[in-house]
Amino acid sequence: MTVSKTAAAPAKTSRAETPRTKNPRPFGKEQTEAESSALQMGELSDLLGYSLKRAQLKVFDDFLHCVAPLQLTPAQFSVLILLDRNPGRNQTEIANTLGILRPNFVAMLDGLEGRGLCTRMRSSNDRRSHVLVLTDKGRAVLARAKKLVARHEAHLNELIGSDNRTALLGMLARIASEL
Amino acid sequence: MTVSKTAAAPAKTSRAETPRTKNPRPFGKEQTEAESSALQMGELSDLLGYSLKRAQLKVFDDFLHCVAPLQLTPAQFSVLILLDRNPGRNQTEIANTLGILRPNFVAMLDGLEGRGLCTRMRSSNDRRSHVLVLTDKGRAVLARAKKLVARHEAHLNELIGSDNRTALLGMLARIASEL
DNA sequence: TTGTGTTTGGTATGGTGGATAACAATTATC
DNA sequence: GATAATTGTTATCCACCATACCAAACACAA
Repeated sequence: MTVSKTAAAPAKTSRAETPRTKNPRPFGKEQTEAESSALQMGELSDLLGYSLKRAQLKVFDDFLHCVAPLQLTPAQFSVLILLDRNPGRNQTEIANTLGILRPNFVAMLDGLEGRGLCTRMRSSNDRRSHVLVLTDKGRAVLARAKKLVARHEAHLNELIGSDNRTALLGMLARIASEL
Repeated sequence: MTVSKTAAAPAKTSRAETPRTKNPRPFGKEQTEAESSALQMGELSDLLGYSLKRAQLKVFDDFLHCVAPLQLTPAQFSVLILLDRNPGRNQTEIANTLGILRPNFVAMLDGLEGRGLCTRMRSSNDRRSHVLVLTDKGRAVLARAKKLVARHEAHLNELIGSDNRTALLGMLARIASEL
């Protein structure tokens, strides 16, 4: 839906009210210096996908900032959480529940394992699969990350309120699972 | 936050209840055939960014399907809407309000212009800038797209309800603008 | 006027995420 | 034991995002 991380509106000075007519600037030259004046979003304001993406980018951005000292992306954080809560699982299982394709999960694990946060162990049952295990360092990093993420979520709480946040989560979960 | 378009849970058969203990499968070999059994999401269920992204992907996916006959992506649709509501604007203005970086907007416009949906016209005031104009075909496609998108939004309405949808939009807009 | 700085559209390029095909090793199935 | 399926992996390809840079056109001050 468009919407990149770099927003930045024109926002120069603008001199008059935003025109309400269908054609804001129909004729030749009438703006001499300060152009812009904020565009009409039209039915974009009612497009759920649009707002959804803009909000998601903002939230991810805040997440990145909050957890920056640990150098963890949202994706990496979600992997650590799953490894912690589901020990003994293999790559396919972890990747699947996160919606990551197995081929793309390889490089990601390489990164985490390279930083000593988790380990691939050949399974004794099935010598094809790798049992994924959080290292002590991985658990420590995850613990610190959780605290930083808690502050990140606190930002949202104080922005929309705890009750609203719960309702929001519910609706999003519903959309994600039932659409 | 991970979460790609391809979800696909393991979802084989699974035989028992999901373990509630901290370590679901602590010992050696006890699963002989149907592995999996749905992993624990842990604090991921409460992570707003995670639900946000999953929902956003689903919504975009539904959008793509609904508007497939017109071959329009959400981003392209948003551009057409802005061109329609803001005639006489140049590339920088359109790109900025959509959060698209000017370099990346060039190829996008090439696509739309190549399909005859809009036109770049050199401005008479400022011969650097291109005034973007919807063609008749562009307006026609946009009109048809709006109908398809309306059905897409209807899906969401019947899923979470009209009132909830309004509340959802409000919260998302707030997050997008005030976080 | 000239000179300096800025803006606009554009190119080139690199990075990241997502998606598919194919493969060797291993396991399952019959 | 032969065939099929699964697991991790590599190699690609594509879409999207971001930065640096450039020429043309403009703004403005001296």
